[in-house]
Amino acid sequence: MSSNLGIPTRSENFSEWYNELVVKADLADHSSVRGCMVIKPHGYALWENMQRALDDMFKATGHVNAYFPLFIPKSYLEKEADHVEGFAKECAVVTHYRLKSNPNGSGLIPDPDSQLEEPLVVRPTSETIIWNTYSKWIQSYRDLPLLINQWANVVRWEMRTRLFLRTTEFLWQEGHTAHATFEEAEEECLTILHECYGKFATDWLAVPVVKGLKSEGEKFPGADHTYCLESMTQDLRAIQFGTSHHLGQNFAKAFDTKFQSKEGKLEYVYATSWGVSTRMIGALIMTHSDDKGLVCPPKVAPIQVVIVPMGRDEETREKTHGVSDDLAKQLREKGVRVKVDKREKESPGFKYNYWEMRGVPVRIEVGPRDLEAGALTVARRDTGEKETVALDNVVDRAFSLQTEIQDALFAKALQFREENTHRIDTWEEFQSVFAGEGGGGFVLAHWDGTTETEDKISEATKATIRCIPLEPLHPSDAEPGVCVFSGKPSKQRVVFAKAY
RNA sequence: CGGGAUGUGGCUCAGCUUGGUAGAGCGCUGCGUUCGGGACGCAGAGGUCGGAGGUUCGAAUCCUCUCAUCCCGACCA
Repeated sequence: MSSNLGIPTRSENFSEWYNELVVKADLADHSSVRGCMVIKPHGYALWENMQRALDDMFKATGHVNAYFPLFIPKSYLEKEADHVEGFAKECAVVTHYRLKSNPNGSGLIPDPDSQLEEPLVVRPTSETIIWNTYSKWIQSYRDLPLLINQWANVVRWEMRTRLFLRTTEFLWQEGHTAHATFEEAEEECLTILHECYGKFATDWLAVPVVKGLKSEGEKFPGADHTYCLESMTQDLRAIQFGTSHHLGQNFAKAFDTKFQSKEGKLEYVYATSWGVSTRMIGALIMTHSDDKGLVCPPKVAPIQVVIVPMGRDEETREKTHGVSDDLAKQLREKGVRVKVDKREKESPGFKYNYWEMRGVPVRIEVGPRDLEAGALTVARRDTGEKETVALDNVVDRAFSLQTEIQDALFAKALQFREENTHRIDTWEEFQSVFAGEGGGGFVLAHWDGTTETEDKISEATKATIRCIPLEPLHPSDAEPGVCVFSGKPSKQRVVFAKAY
């Protein structure tokens, strides 16, 4: 009826569409704390499903979980030069440990007598506190490798925030591993990239990703090199899905973490760190969702099937509710997450829109006419298609649809990315792709490998190198050519895009 | 940190120019009618108008200060 029940369309205003979707799909809300969000039960359930799948993958590849302090002494952060530079500008700092009533007015002030000798930084990432700890744990090659992951919250005082994409506090996991050799650490980085993050993105979130190496300019502060996964949003920008850093011996040297090798020599250990955050939820939304709200891949959907029973009188309701409960029970036995919406005040139409906004993949309608006919209406969220299914087959159909929808979402997203990936060889064309407010998609172009060129390109077009693909998207991408900007030789095409 | 704007029931906002009993829609509660794509009627509850000070017989409205939030830049996975 009234337009404020819906959300703006993607083509009207993608940015507003996203903002309103997050709130109206009941995923998260702005809190009264600047830049911080409240993750609501529906959004948190989604995060929990993502966590569970990832955590299983980490365990399967030999990692264990642990927990390190939220507070990091300022001096720790100062130990790795590049790392300080990367994070210093966005740190929340604890300077006092006590409040007292304000002698000059009302309220509370930090008690000047409680000033900390050394300020504590709220972790923006945990490399420093963890390496401070590891240096005590690691003595021998027998202590290696050390494969630890932590689920935690971190704080980065960003100037501008957006729900899930960039918030002051966010949830993530950070893996921190220690190895005897460069090669072992390299293998770890790639295991995480391919076996965990890559599989999670494609198999669970149905988000196609390009896996690659970051350029020098874009790598993690303090890393030797950084691998990443990049996906494409529906407004044709790149969004980073996750990262896996080879830290070389930088942190071992900063925290003096040495081990005695088999040969009896003292050597610095090699490190990796890797992480994904609640930002993935933003990537998920921007990949699949539509003008009716959230579209959620079944594997991580908080609710996979919603059953809407109808009927205005007690007698009818008794029948439709009975059938609904029975279907729900059978589906739960098959491991499906089901909700029966028995609310009496809301009309069926309201409920359809309500659950579509919240991204439930499959809806089963149970009305008196259906029951008379012995067949129910089953609707899928991704395409909006409805089918009539004999009562006896409804459970199986709702179940098989989960896989069908999961696969269809990936196929659709992959096709979208391919349609919006361009191979470009002239500077004029390059500029025109990224001209204007829009995203422009992915551009595969040759680059001479210098930071200087990278900077000039980004200055001119706002597009940056998202990654140097590990595997070419097309075999010809790996052939040498000349830089689109400088005309100097290039080994392979790299991915340019405007980024979130 | 620059530039711009906004603070009024849970939410979105009107009222301010020209000072005079605080309003609307949505939501909420109750009752009744409804229920196959965002139903309707009736009756209710709910606000120290961001805060402090000032002008005035009288301030949501005018003035000063202050706090907070949002947008655009700068910054940033």
